[in-house]
Amino acid sequence: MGMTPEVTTYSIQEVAKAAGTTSRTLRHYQDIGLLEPSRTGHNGYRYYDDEALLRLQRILLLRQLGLGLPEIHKVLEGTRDTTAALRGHLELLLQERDRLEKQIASVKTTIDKTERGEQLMAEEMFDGFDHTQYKEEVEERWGKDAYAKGDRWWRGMSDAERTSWRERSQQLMSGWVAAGQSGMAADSDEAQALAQRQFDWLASANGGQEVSFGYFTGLGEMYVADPRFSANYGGEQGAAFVRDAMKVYADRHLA
Amino acid sequence: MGMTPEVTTYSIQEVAKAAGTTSRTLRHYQDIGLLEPSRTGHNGYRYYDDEALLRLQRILLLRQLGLGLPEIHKVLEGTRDTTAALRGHLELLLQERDRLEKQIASVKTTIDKTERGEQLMAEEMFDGFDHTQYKEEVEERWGKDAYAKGDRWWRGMSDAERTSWRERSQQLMSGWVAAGQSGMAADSDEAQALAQRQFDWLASANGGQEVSFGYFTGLGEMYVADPRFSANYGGEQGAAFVRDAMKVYADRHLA
DNA sequence: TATGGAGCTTGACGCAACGTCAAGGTCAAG
DNA sequence: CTTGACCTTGACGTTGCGTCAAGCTCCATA
Repeated sequence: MGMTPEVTTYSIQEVAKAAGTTSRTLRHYQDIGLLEPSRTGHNGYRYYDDEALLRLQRILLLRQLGLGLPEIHKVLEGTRDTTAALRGHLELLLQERDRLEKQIASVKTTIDKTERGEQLMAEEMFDGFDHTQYKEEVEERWGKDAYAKGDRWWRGMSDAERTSWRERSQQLMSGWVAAGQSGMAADSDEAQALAQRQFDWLASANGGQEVSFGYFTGLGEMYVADPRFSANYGGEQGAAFVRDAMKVYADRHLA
Repeated sequence: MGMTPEVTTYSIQEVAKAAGTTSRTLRHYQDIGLLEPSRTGHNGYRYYDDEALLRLQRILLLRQLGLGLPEIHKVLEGTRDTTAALRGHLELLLQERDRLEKQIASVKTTIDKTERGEQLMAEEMFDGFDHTQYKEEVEERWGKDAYAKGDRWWRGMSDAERTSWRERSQQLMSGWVAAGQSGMAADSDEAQALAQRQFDWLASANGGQEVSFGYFTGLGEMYVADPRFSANYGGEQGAAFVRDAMKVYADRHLA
């Protein structure tokens, strides 16, 4: 029985098993200066004592609460208050939860939409753009039930009707692109003929709902302002041409 | 005016701005083969057309729903169904949400505990039970001054010491619960390692006072008999497992 | 005592999705 | 010809380890 306090030490694997982690983690913690072995053998082996075990316990506890290793380091060094760190961390967690909730909701509605026939309207109406994605935008601009009506109208169509409607849209768009690139004037007969078709097209799309001056000109502005649309109308310049032609039409027929 | 379809193209910055992302991202997408520029100038400049813009839109839409780039790649290539991918992804999101909720709850209770915990051994020593409440019981079982000693030991500790000691207790208990539920044998190495830690823990709790065979095995029995304790060790079955493991340990080391 | 198998060591790459320099060409305008 | 804005290709940093890879050490058995 010696008088020297025999401190029991553990190999790296023993410590890992006891604490429910891996030796790699322990080495990592040493690398970043978070947890040093209490002793290192002549052969380079790491040995840990109870004190180190205690420190490891705290590290793992804080880590499973989600704290980052640098933050844990500060807490253990006493440079940062435990509860303060936890409180700050809690904020992040709550934020993250909100983000997740929103994302989950988005994914659900997206699945919903693509499951039902709306995917047709979605991917086809603007040749790749989901107009239902802009629901709020539409509602805000043209009234709360405009969207609902449009939606109902679309779903009420037969497959054949939808197909033909889609074809009309695409012809219209390519017509606009061609006209825009030809350099014709916005108030030319050809451009106005296109504007007339655009009007008819929108009228049918709105399920008989009135296409007002504001709606028509506003839509024109949106084509220009929003790259999601302008891309389909021949870029910014093309969209500007469409807008101008629509404005002329509106002034003549809807004012 | 030629008949060749003049396709408008955009520089990398224009595309980035239009789509609300960065040029670095576009280059990254090219690197991983997700989105190629429609044309590359003799100087190496990247140019994108409307089709590329469309593809980018879809990429960004799916990305903001949280899908990984490889998954998005498959969807765009048609090798993976959109809704299937989204549905699988939704599962992950829901799982992640659960994890977050639990973590948030843990952090909250931890903050709570460390806040009010500094004062008494009271509610913490046995994770919610006031050991001073069992004064007579302790005195009767392990001697009249055992309680007094334990009490002095506890009050003599610094706040930091008490905190770490409390954390050790909790780790031990959760370790026992996990072990009990895993179905391992009471005399297995892992169970005995826990028993060893339990012994060390009690030794430190007793302030250097000897932990006898009787004390150790008696305590094990108490864990089973008293629901106030068994609740913390994974119910009656869990507590029985703890008792058995402690008995084996006592036979081997304390007999 | 030789050997085999565990256990230990130090690198170093990989992951997810880019952000962020760094060093240097290109292009239109003054 | 010189700015200055925009473009290019590297290449490292981020977070917390997992996962080889190559080689040394230790203990127990033949």
